[in-house]
Amino acid sequence: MTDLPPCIRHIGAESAALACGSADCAASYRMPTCSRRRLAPSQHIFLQGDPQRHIYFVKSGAVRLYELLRSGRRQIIGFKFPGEFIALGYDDKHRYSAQAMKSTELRSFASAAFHAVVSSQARILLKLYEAVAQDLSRAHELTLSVGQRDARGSVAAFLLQVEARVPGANGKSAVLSLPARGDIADHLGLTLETISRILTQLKRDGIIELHERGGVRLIDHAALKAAADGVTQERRLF
Amino acid sequence: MTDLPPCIRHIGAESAALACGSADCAASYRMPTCSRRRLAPSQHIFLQGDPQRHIYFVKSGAVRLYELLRSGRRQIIGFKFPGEFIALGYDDKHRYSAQAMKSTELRSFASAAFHAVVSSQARILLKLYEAVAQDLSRAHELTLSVGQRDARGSVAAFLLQVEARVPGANGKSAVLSLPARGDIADHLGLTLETISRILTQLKRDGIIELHERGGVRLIDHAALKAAADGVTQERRLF
DNA sequence: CGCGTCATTGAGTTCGGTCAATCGCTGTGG
DNA sequence: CCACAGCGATTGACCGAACTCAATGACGCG
Repeated sequence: MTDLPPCIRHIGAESAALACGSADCAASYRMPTCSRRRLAPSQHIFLQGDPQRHIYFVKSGAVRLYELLRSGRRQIIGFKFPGEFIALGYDDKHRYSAQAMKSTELRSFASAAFHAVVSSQARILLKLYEAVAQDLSRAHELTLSVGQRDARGSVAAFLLQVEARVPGANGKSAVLSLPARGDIADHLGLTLETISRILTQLKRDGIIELHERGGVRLIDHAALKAAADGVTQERRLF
Repeated sequence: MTDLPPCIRHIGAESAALACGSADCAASYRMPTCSRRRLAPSQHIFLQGDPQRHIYFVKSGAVRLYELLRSGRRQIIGFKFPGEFIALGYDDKHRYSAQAMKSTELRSFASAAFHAVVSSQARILLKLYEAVAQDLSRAHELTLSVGQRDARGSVAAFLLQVEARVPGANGKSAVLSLPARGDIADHLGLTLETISRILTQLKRDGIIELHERGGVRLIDHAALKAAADGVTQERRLF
């Protein structure tokens, strides 16, 4: 609990990933004690209820954050990709679990020290604030999907969100890689079977292409947006 | 855009409500330009898509925040009560609408000036950060309701949350005042009729009491928690 | 009084869940 | 090299929880 956080000043920028490994970063604050951690697929980073002692930064791979009900149902509250932080909250216990979805590499910081340094640095706080505000905005969007859209609309909105989140793809129609059906299902409050049905239905309608290994290509963006907005756009009849 | 925010240093404390009217507050920073605003029931504070120019603080009354889909469906993403802030985000446009649920009194600050002052004040930023983190935590809880619980569970969780949020009620079993059925429905992703049915069902089961004017008293907390957790607790049969 | 709003209750429908069988791919070991 | 096990995805048949539509009741207000 006495070690000091590093290289924090690039927080929020996409370059944070790079910055956290660099040397000048180490110089900005005392002792750069971010430790590395490598995770195998489906290995847990922490479990819901664990004391919150660290803050994590994803270097590579992908992480799912989820909450469990006593009934056994699982809600995936979000996916985390390279360049993003995990566990920025201020609680003493984690309220959700974090698990690697594939081979994943992290940096971790002692959260007490992290907060100690950060809480006196307005510029950094501002970045953290923005990061949390963005998480909040995504949470609202998810609520909209889960509460107000039908299954087709939820999936459409999800596909568009995945596309928007891919850093490189400003140009259109790259092949995106989706989480497993079960993960999408638990994210959107649906079932694995429903996701599968919707996806093949979207493919039949010529709206998306389905590739192997969870690959998709979005073809008809307008149709997806229409579905996400709940507009049951009439389809060509001939 | 040039006026300066006031009395910000008590942000996040329950005492913020009081503080914002007080004189010493005005002295802490330059010119206390928070302006007062009175709203009639169902009057809008702002609409989704409006440019974000102000930050609001609820003095009295209640506010619903909601997003609309083009299909006409409405998601109430949260309710705001006295002592809470609205529109802390950093976007240039509001992504949801805010509407008074009853006669409501607000303070408003020019957000540019607010941020200008705030962004150099680590202590204040920390409070804002915590406030947003709490909103995020509530959003997760809502997602859980809307995605993973059945109707009865959603309503049970909602009732418990309302109770937990009432400031005075550390002692048990006060009469809470609920939003209208339609508001609860649009919050939980259900319909007005379903809310009504569940509520009378909970009353029949002796778990709650229903009073006039949206009043409820929670009787059997254990049963509510069980329902929220998705545990279909067996009921006494004799 | 009559109107509007909100809540309750009922009857019928539907979307998505559940259960279950099958397919296809990958990796492993004989 | 092939057989087989394991896992994820797909597809089908059936079911049920919540929605929709509709009628009625309770209240407050002009």
